[in-house]
Amino acid sequence: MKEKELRRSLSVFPIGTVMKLTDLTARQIRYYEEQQLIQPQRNDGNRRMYSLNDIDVLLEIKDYLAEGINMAGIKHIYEMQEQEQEKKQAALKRPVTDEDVRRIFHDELLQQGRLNNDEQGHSTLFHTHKPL
DNA sequence: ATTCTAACA
DNA sequence: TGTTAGAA
Repeated sequence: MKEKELRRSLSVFPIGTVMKLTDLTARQIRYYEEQQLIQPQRNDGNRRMYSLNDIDVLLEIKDYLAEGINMAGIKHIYEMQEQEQEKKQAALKRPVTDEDVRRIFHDELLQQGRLNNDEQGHSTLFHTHKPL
């Protein structure tokens, strides 16, 4: 089932189409590329060509933004997803130790909270209101 | 007609 | 982020 992923990776849409599909401005789309969140291909005329995967990411970014997550936070999310895939491939060769399980669980709980803080070190604490 | 880069009353 | 100028 690799053929499908291959097609989703084909860069076939010009930015105008992506704008309509995502309801994002060209400025925003290019900016997110600058932030390394997508890496559209370029055609012969130096025009950006986007894949379905690129569009999916753009749509996700829009959702994250709507949820109040800033660029720094969104970058972290994708950085983490990359790291998680590296883990899954490492886990394929090396049996999972219980220390691994601890770390994975820990990161997962963190992932839900860290997102509302920016890099400048806010203290936007979100408390799990436990009644005393 | 579309998209690109660079820049900012 | 918006917008705009000048080029491709």
